[in-house]
Amino acid sequence: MGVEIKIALNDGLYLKEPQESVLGRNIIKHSIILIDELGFEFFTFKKLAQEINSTEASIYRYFENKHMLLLFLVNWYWQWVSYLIRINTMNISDPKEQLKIIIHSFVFAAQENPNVTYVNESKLHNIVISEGAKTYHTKEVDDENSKGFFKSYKSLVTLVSQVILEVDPTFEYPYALATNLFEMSNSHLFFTKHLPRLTDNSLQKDPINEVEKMLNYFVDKLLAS
Amino acid sequence: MGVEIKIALNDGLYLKEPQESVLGRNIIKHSIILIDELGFEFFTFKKLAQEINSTEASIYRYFENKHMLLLFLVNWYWQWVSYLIRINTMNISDPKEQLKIIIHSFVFAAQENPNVTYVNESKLHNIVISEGAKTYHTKEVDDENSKGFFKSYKSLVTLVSQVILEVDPTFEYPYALATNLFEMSNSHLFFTKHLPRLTDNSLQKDPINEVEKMLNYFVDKLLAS
DNA sequence: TTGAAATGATAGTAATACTATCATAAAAAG
DNA sequence: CTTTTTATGATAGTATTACTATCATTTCAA
Repeated sequence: MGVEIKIALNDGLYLKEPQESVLGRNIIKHSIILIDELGFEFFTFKKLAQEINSTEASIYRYFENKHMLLLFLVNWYWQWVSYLIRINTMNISDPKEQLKIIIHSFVFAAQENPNVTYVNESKLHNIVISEGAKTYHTKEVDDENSKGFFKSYKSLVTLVSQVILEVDPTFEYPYALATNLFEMSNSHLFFTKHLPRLTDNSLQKDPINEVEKMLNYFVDKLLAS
Repeated sequence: MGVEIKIALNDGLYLKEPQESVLGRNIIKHSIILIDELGFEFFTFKKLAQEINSTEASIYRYFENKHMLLLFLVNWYWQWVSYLIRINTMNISDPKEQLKIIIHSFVFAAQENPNVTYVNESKLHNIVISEGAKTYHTKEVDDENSKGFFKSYKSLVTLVSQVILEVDPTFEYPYALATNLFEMSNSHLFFTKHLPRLTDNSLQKDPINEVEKMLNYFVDKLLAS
């Protein structure tokens, strides 16, 4: 059961809202599975069509191309993390405590009880970790940014930066730190798996828990209390 | 003039050492210009061949594909930064001062007097910023890592982590911090240009100088002296 | 001056990233 | 309950990409 949450996204991300139809939800569901499995470069609309017994043409009626689909998924993910953070910090007044809960929320986001049947949050998290930066490392970034395609992430960063400032109003780089917490979380989860020499051994055994610990350690040293 | 430096790279990165022939150096030179101009997705061997009045087939004799060429360039870049760091810190004994110089060296790397005629270091830096992570965000990362294709970056991180530990032997995440300094430098140089809401306004006017300041600010708070 | 190595020229193939058209099925409106 | 709209399926076709293969020519070295 669980509360049925509905995530509303910038409508420039799709040609037809995929969350409103069976085929659309199938596209979301199986694109997450396939991108996680094949990686974004080997993922194609043709393979996806085969997987869901549909056709390339039908998928193109929902998304302009696979890049837009990835953007959609990543935006969905950040909106969902924002939602988690909002409900988890709702009744907390101490900003230091809020920041801890924020860190916990996004490091453990994929572990939360999934309440949207067509999204495997854990696989989606893997996609954000491995492919997320590809959404903006393109020549179209400025154009797409002006259309609001990165708003979900920017709003989240703004929210966190405000909490950071509440903890330590003298801290000079609240936005950079907020962004960095997300980036560091994702990149070091990736590194522990694939490039362990870029991170510390202590993270190896239980990466998720240890990354949370590390982020709190950094925050603790960076922010005066 | 300047000292002629020769950067030796893992020979699995290429089919034929491109630094040793006119055509090879042309491939390096113009691939940097073209990738910077078009972005990695729109860059093709065909376009490169046209640019240098050669053929696709000839370029394929040097590099297996454009991914390997990118890996080559990125490795070249990190080796070159390592070289800069080594000569700049050579006569410095105070680790705190060393770390400052390290930060300065890689933030300003592209500004150094270029001494390799076939490499535009400034454009190469842009490529590392915008496309660098694409070298390891692939399904082949584990295989390529086992072949040593990321060694240049890992060695550099190791070197920096050692200086970090000399500054503060109690610091618990020297590798993560070292990696993070590089990642933060590159990502915030990117964000100031394309997604300014992910970083702080203070970085806007003079990004390179301000990023250096920011990294020193972080290091200062993180490491006990 | 002969022979090997590097490069160029050309052609060809399979896969990708689409676009277009028409048929059919399902849903909504009258 | 029929008509019309809308969604999806089926099929075909095109330009580009990412290669591989073959043979000719140039360069350079023994």
